[in-house]
Amino acid sequence: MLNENIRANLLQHYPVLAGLPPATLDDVLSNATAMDVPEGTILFDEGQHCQGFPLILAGGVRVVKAAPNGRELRLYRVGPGESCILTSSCLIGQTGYHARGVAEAGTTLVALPATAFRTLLTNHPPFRDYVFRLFSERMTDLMQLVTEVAFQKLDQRLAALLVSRPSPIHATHQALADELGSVREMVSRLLKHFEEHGWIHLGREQIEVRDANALKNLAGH
Amino acid sequence: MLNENIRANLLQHYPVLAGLPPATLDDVLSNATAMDVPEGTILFDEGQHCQGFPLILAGGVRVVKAAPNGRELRLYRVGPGESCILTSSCLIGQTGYHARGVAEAGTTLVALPATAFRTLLTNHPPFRDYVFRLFSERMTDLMQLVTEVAFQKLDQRLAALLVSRPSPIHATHQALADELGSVREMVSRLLKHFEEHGWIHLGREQIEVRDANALKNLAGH
DNA sequence: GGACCACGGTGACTTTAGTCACTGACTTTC
DNA sequence: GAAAGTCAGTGACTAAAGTCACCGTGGTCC
Repeated sequence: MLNENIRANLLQHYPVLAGLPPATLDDVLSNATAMDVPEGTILFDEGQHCQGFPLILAGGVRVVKAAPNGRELRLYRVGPGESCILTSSCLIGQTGYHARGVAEAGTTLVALPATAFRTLLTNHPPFRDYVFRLFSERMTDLMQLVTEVAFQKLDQRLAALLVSRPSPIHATHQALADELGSVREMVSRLLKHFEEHGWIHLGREQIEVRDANALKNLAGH
Repeated sequence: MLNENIRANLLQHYPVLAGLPPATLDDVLSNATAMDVPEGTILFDEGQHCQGFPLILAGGVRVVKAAPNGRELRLYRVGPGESCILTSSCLIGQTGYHARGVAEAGTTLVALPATAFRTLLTNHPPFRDYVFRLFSERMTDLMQLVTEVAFQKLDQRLAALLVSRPSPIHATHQALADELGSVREMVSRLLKHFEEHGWIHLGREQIEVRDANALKNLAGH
């Protein structure tokens, strides 16, 4: 059961739930549990069976593929109010996970049991629409990602990553490499080039974007 | 309106439609049109608006991303009895296409109007389940594709492509390159290596797989 | 049968990415 | 404040992929 604060927070982030008949909502939330998870927690991993459906209130989840040699690539990110379509996919397809989910800093989420999720999906059309709309958006994102990885150079992808975030970016070079599926040395080198052009300013675990247009231009819009 | 042959064929490939109440089925199919499309026909393309939902009776559709420099990468393929989830995604999300669909040789399909698709989706749960199950499978495939493109070498991906098809493969090297998002010369060279190892035998527009295990082994399972 | 064309083979080269090894700077911990 | 650990910088090298240019072969079309 959830306390009043969390419940209100949940309905604010997921207005689609507010449209449920009160009895149904109570029923659905009666078995849901809220939790704060520390940064880096692996919420699910490749091959695992699907436990429940996460509703994110704060923070976020990075969904990531890990290569056997230790390299990593971020597939997408799930923020508050969004749904983890990988989990949807597991619950719908009755398969295990095919990627890893890692909690970002300050993540709070409510775990909805699988049965509650399925009930909502079959009985509550707006919820269904909501899930499938996000599903289709992610699909588009993924196709975009494939083509970026296949056809764009690393400097373009790195530039795109930099401009996609609010300016003083706090991250290690290794973390950026893991977003891109590359290695630290490459990221360090490219960042140095960017700095030589005056496009960014580098500090310890910090990158300040000075010329977003130049970066966007490199990224190819 | 469809003739009896085609109608029977359709229900055989898409048993989920057979479960519809006869009146609904008639209604849905009354506006559907069957057509044979020649190989290479572009059924839809990036940015286009979504016309209808294709039900494939024979042949297939390659869904492809084209890079500005002319290179190409196959995202996935839709065969008879399957649903083009990109189209589903467009119809659900009300967006344009984000990839290109190209007909393979000998393709016959029935185009379902968008409205009929939406009606089925909202009113016929088994159809919904069917669409969303395929949706979730494709999602998995796409995630797999991303990691292959990001982490596997071209020879591994080519080997995987070769073993994924019935043995005497009829295709130009350019066509194989377009599946992988690479270029003809690379494919030619790698195929030559494979032949030198005795894994395949090369002929004009033909590749005969001689040692599938060796290829699978290279591909890394 | 000559012109044309798609297909593929190939050598030489460039670019891009990744690997290895080592260094120094800064932080945290005891 | 010394030791250990994380983070970043860098040179030298290798590997992978792509580019360019050109050639030969076999088929098709008048």
